[in-house]
Amino acid sequence: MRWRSVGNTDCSVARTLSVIGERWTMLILRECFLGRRRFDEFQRNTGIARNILATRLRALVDDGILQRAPAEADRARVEYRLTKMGIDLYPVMIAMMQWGDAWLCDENGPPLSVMHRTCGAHATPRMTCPSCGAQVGARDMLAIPRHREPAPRRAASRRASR
Amino acid sequence: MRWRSVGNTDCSVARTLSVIGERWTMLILRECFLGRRRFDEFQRNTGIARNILATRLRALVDDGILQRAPAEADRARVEYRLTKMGIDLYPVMIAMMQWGDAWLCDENGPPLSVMHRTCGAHATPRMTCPSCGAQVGARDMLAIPRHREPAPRRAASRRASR
DNA sequence: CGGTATCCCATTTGATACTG
DNA sequence: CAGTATCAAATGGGATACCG
Repeated sequence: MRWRSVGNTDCSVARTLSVIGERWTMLILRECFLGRRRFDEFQRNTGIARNILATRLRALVDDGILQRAPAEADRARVEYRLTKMGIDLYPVMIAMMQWGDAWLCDENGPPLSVMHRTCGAHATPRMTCPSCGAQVGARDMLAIPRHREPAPRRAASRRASR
Repeated sequence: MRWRSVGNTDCSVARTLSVIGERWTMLILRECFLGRRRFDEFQRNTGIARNILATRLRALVDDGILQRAPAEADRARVEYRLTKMGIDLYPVMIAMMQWGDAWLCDENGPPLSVMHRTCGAHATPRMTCPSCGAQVGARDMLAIPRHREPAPRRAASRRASR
């Protein structure tokens, strides 16, 4: 199977990867979550080549994750801002950060910590069950495939590849 | 900057990506979380080329995410099983799944749902503040960089690149 | 500042065939 | 079953220069 077609498979992980799975994409989004909005900030802070950055930004805008607009402060400048769809990627980001903090840190410890503004707690969010509130891990959850939809007469149409 | 060196930057997201950021890696791990353990299962269910799969599996074992061992049932067979380090990637996986469910589904809805074994709830986990229990999003959290460690006399040693 | 245009090299990929 | 071996093709870097 070609990588191009994984975005069309019936799996949300695969589809997500087809959008944010490219090499530098999550690092650009890291910058966005840290409040950066401009081309040159992205370039300097990530170290990505300018042409690649341009390509990625275009893709992120096309996919609805970033919005490109002139800055209010200085209309001559351009800003990239997270859309709702982009902001919703925060759990992915923070989960990656936590895993790196837990397993890949050097002796200096985590490079970044987070604080919950509304309660003041200095602690990283966790995955919890919305019903009982317990923290959950892989072993606590059971995956249940969607039951087969009524088979159509012919092959179902598929989204075009990105 | 070369991609190879992002694993050495002082950012847990970047380091995590240097380990699980390669194209097919998370899809292999998806299979692991679904209980698959064998080379051919991985190959069939992901559609990855066999040689690439072999390379990825070797990297995952080297990185401590999977463990390779003969199957207990049939010692002639080989099994790949998640280590603790691998199991800890569940939040990353589930966060990706949820985002795909929310933003990339077709009319059939999410391909997979999950159930919390211990309380029976059919609901996907969320990111919550461990202190106050509220669900958190990007806007609720403030990022705080680690204060600079006492500068060493010479450049600090860095992990070797993968 | 926010990009394009070019050019070239390195890496990844994927198909296929083969093996113990 | 669980891989290797090979090899061609595609893609993705990355450096550099240029532009409005």
